[in-house]
Amino acid sequence: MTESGSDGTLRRRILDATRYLLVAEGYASLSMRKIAREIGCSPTAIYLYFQNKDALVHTLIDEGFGLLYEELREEAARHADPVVRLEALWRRYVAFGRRNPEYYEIMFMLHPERMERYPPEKYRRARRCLELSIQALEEGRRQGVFVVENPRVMASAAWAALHGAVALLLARRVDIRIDPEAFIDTTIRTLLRGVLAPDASLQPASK
Amino acid sequence: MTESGSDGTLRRRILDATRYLLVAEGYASLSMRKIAREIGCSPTAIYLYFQNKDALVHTLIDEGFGLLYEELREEAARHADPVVRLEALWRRYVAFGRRNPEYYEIMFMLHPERMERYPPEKYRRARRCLELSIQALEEGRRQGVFVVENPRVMASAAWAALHGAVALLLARRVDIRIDPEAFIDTTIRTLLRGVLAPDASLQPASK
Amino acid sequence: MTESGSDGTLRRRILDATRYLLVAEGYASLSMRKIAREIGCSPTAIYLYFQNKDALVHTLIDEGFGLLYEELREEAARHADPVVRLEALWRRYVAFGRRNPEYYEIMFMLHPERMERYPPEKYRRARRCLELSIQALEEGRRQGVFVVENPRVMASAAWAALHGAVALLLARRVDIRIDPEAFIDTTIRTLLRGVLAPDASLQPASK
Amino acid sequence: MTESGSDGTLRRRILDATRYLLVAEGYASLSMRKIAREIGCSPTAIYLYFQNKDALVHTLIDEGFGLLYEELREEAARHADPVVRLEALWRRYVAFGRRNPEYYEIMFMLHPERMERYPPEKYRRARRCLELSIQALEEGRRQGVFVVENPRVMASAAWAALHGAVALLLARRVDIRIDPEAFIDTTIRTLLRGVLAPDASLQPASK
DNA sequence: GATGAATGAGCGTTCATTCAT
DNA sequence: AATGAATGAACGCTCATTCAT
Repeated sequence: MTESGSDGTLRRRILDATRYLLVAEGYASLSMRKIAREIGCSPTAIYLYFQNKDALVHTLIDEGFGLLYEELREEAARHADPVVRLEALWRRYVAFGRRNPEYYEIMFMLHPERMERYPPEKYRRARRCLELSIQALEEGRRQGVFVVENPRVMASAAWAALHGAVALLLARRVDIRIDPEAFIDTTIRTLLRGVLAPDASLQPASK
Repeated sequence: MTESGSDGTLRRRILDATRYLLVAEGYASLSMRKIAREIGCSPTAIYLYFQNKDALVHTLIDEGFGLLYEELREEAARHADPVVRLEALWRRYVAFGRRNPEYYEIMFMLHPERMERYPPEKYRRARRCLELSIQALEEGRRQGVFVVENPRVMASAAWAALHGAVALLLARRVDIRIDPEAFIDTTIRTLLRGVLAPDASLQPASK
Repeated sequence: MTESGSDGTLRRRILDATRYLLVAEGYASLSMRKIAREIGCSPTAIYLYFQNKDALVHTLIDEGFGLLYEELREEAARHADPVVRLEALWRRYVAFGRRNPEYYEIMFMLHPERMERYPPEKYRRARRCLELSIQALEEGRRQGVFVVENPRVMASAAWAALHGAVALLLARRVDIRIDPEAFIDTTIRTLLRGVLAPDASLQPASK
Repeated sequence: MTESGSDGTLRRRILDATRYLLVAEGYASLSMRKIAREIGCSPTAIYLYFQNKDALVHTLIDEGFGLLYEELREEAARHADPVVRLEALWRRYVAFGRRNPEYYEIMFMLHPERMERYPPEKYRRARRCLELSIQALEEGRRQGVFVVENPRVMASAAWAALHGAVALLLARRVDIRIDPEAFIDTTIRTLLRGVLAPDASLQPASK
C-alpha cells in the first residue's frame, strides 16, 4: 500500500501513467502531455495534483524509496544472522532495481541538476535504506565474521557496486554474452568475500 | 592526446564547449544552440564540422574511449604483477571518470536509445578496455593469486562496481559525511579482497 | 457549405488565413509561422486544431473537394439533356478553379510526394466528380449525340484539358492579348465539338 | 546542341546535375547544396557561373524552350499538310513533356511568383512555339479544313489542353486504370475533331 | 474537479548567400 | 577558377506552464 492509497483517483492514475511511461520511453522523453494523453485527461488536470513536473516526479521518487525501504526492512527482519541478512539485503536491492526500472531510474539515475529541487529532508528516507546494511555490518563485525574498517563507508561502497550492476543492466550496457544472473551473482559473492573475515567459511548463496 | 590536438580551430572549440556544457548542465540539456552561444558562433557553423548532434557527441565518445584506453593500456604496461596491475587498472578507471565527468557521462551514462545510432565497431574499442582487466585476472588465476570462476564475468562485475562508485560520486549521491577517497578505496580494496586467493597476503594499496 | 461554417473560431481563422496565403504566395512558401503571423496568434496555437501542417492542408483539400462536388452535383441535377449538362459541368469546373485558386492549387497542383500521406479514401470523393461527366457522356452516347469510344478515358481527357486551361490561367501563363473568357470558351466548345456526333447540330453555348 | 555547348565544363555539369535533381526530387526540394554535392564541388562554385538559384533555373528554362522549339520547328518542317502538321506538333509537344519532365516542370509548372524575375523578353521565345500551331491553323483554315474563329486563341486552348494532359500525367494524378497512351490519344483526337471542318474526313491518327 | 485556449521558449536542422582567400 | 568559413533567417514541431472559465 503506497502512501497515497491505490484507489482509482486521478492523482493515482497520473502517478501510474507516469511510471508506465518511464518504463516505456524513459525519463528523457517523459512529458506532461504524454502523461495526460495516456490517461485521457487534459494536461492541465495534472497541475491540480502536482505543482509541476518536478513535483510529480519527486512524489514518485518518494514512493520508490518507501517501497524499497519496506522491502529491505522486511528482508532484514527475516534473517537473524548478519551475514545471511547482508547478502539478502543486497540481493533484494538488485531485485528491486530490476523489477522496478521506472522507480530505479528516477531514484538513482537522475542527474544532479534534476535533483536540486528535491527537498533535502527526503534524502533522509533514502539513507534509512543504507542504515540496514550498516547495522548488519556492525553486527557481523561485533561477531567477528566481517572485517570492516568503517561500516558506513563499506555499506556505501557495496551499495555503489550494486548500483553499478543494476544501472548497467538496465541500460543494457553489459556484454550480451554475459548471463545477467551470473553477473549479479558474481558481484554479490565478490563483495561478500571482500567483507568476510578470512576464516569465516563462505556459505553458498541462498539464491 | 586527442586526434586533433588542442589548436584553436572552431571544430576543436565546438568539442571543448560541448564538453564544458556536459559537465555544467548534463547531456539532457545539451543543445546545438547552447554550444553555439557558448563559443559565440552561429548554430549553423557547427554543422560545417559535424553532420548533426549525434555525430558531434559520438566524436566525443570516441575521444573519450581513446583517452581511457590509452590510460589503461599505459597503466597495464607499467605493472608486471597481475594483482598490482589489476588494482592499478581499477584505480585508473575511477580516476579517469572523476577527472573527466563529461566524457564519462556520454561514454557510460547514456541511455541505450541514444546509442542506437552509435556505430557498433566503435564499441569494440570500448570492450578492449575490459580485456585488460580480463587478462590480469587470467594471469593472476594461473599464478594462483586470484580465485575467479569466469574472468570475463568477474571483470564485468568489478567494472560495474567501479562504475557505480564513479556514477554516484559524479551525481553527488554519496553521503557528504563520507570521504570520497575512502569511499573509492573501500570499493577497490573490497573488490580486491573478493578476488584474491585466501592465502594471498593482501598488500597495502600502493596509492 | 464547409463543415464548420464561417464563425470566427480560431480553427476557422486558421483555415481562412491558409487559403489567403495559398492565393497570395502559393503552397511552396506556405508556413505554419506565416499562418500564425497572419492571424496574430502563436505558431503553437495552430497545433491545437491540426495535428501538423499536412493535416491542415488535407483539411482544406477535403473542403475543396466537398465544395467542388457539391457544385457539380447541383449543376448536373439542373440539366436533363446530357449535352447541355456536360457543357455545364465543364464550365462549372473551370469557374470553380478560377474562383477558388487556393483550393485549386492544393487539390490539383500539388506534387505526388505531398499527397502520399493523404488518406486514399478521400480520393474517392475526388473521383466522384469525374463520374458525373462520365454519366453524361454515357447517356449522350446512348442517345446517339456523343461519339465516344471510352467514356471514362474521354472524361479524363476533357478534365485534363480543362485543368490545363485553369492551371495556365491561374499561373498567368496565357498570352495577355488573349481574353480569358474567349480562351475558356474556345477550350470548352472545341472539346464539345470533339465529342459530338457529326450530325448533332452544335447549339450555342448557354453561357 | 544547347546554347552553352555540351563540354564537361563545370557550368555544364551544374546544369546537368540540376536537371537530374529536378527529375529525381522535384523543384521543391532543389537546393544549391544538393547540386554541389551531386557534382562534388562546393556550393560557392555555382555562384561563379550563375548569379543565384533563380538565374540557374532560368538558364535551364531557356534551354528547355530552345529544345522544345527546335523539336517543334523540325516537326513542322516535315509535314506540308496543315492537319497532319498540327497533329504532329501536338504529339511532339506531349512527347517532349513526358520525355523531359525536369524541363517541363520548370518551364510550365512553376508558380507565378517564381517567374516574376524571369526576364520578359525570354517569354517571346516561349511564344514562338505557339506560332507554329497558329500557322498550321491559319493554313488549314485557308484551305477550308479547319473551322477556327481565332487561330491564336484556338492554339492557346489546344496548348492548354495538352499541358493539362502532360501535367496530370507527370503528377501521376490520372486514374491508374487509364492507359496513358489512350489518354493522350483521346485528348489529341478530340481536339482535332474539334477543329476540323465537319466535312473533312478524319484520318486515322499516325500513332 | 476539470477543461480549453493559448503562449513563449526552445529544439535540430536546412537554406541561399557572402566574403576573404 | 575555386574553396572554406560563416551567417541570418526560416522551418516544423514539442514542451511546461498559465489563465479564464
